[in-house]
Amino acid sequence: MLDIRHIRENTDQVEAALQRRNAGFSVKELIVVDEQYRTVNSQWESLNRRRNEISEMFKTGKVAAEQKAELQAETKKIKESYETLGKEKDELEKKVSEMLLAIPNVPESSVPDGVDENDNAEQHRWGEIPKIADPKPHYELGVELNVFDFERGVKISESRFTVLMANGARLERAIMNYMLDSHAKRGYLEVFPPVMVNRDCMIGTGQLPKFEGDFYKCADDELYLIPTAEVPVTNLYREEVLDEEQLPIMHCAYTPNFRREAGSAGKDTRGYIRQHQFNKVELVKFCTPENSAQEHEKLTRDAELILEGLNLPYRRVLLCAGDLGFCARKCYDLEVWFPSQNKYREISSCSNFGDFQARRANIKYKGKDGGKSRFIHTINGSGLAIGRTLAAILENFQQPDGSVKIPQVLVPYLGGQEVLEPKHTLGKLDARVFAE
RNA sequence: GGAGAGGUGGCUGAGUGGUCGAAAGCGGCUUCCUGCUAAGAAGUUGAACCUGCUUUAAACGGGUUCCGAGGGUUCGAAUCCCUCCCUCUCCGCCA
Repeated sequence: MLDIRHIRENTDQVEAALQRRNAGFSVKELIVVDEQYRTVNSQWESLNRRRNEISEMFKTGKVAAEQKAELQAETKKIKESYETLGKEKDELEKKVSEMLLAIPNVPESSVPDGVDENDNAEQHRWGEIPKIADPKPHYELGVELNVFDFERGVKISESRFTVLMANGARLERAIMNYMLDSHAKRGYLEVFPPVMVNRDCMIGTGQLPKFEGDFYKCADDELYLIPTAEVPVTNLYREEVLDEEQLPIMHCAYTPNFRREAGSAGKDTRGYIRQHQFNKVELVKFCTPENSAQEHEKLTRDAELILEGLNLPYRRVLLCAGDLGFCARKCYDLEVWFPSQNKYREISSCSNFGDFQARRANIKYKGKDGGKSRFIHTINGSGLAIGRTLAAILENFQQPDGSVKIPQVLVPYLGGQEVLEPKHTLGKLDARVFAE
């Protein structure tokens, strides 16, 4: 949420910045409604003032008997217009806040112009693209290697739900633990939040009210399945005033994530790239405005270190204004190499939200040297999407014989197993690996 | 799910119709004293929004709202009434 006062005082500037998103957002109507609201509100307040004056007279007992009836009549009269005005005021106030909640964040000045992902600016590449003759897609490899069972996923749920079998279940868990442990070493405090949250949380981090149909909602309870751990973790501190000494607060969290993927029909229908339920390790930071740019860079770097640890080739892109998410004012995407697609695919999105989420969720901090509390800045990023990491490992480390070499950092998490081989049955493997 | 208790400022907690934006304590801040490492004294200290002054901001002045949320009674509600939400205790159920 943007600051209404800032919009009022810098209307043209905000308007121009929003135009860069190419999504038809405007604050012009908001300015008009806000003006109306303030007019009605001040009228309503002066009626209130008169009413308070009258009851003050009663309080001090300085009211003559005949004046009493007169004053009571006056408040009765005030009451009528008071109620009409009050209603009008409430409606306008509601309208202003609804409009405010529907306006996206303003792109930061370093964000390049552009319409869509084609205009994103590549920042750098890392790693060597493996030379694989006729690379197989992860979903073929994975079925051979007893990693995925797509049919049974659909049977027990519906499309875009996948069962991780044997090797897949263990590899997914190994990746998750590797990520969490790595982040913990860099100072992120692990949390494991609820995956069902109330509506206030969804508004707080900006999913609602704008994107109502994108999320799973429980019919009989006002609860939503989280689309990302960003929601519960950021809302951990909703309606709180933190001390500057505590900052930056850094959390990492594993959660499953649930997305309806409405509107993405036909995209990535095969494989493990786009699921209704997927696992992710998320990084979330809370910091002062002064440090937010720097903390954003550091967080993005922390996500990159996971890819480097796994030896997966990737690139970093800076999203253009048109491709920026609703809440973000600046965002880097990390894209990992997928040999079968011969291109980089998003595996992490690291965003700086400025005070946009903090205003919605009312998260503030008190400065060291006192003074008024200020809105905090929030930053988060995937560190990383686990399923896509697993898919990328299968594809990048596939061997000519159909086996997959496990990245060294994961081997300890797999009880010493170094290769996924099609011929193994898992029962035997487990017995071998864990027999001690 | 059943029964009971309760939701007040950063925290603890008093407050059953006006003297309450709210006692007291803790914490925070300012000053002073002492001087030896931790205490003493005095003062000060809730939030949001609108508005005036000011070049802007801060500070300051004026105003409105806020004692879980919403509604009602009343000239006037933290206080009375209704609805909802949440927390705690006991019982039931249960990984």
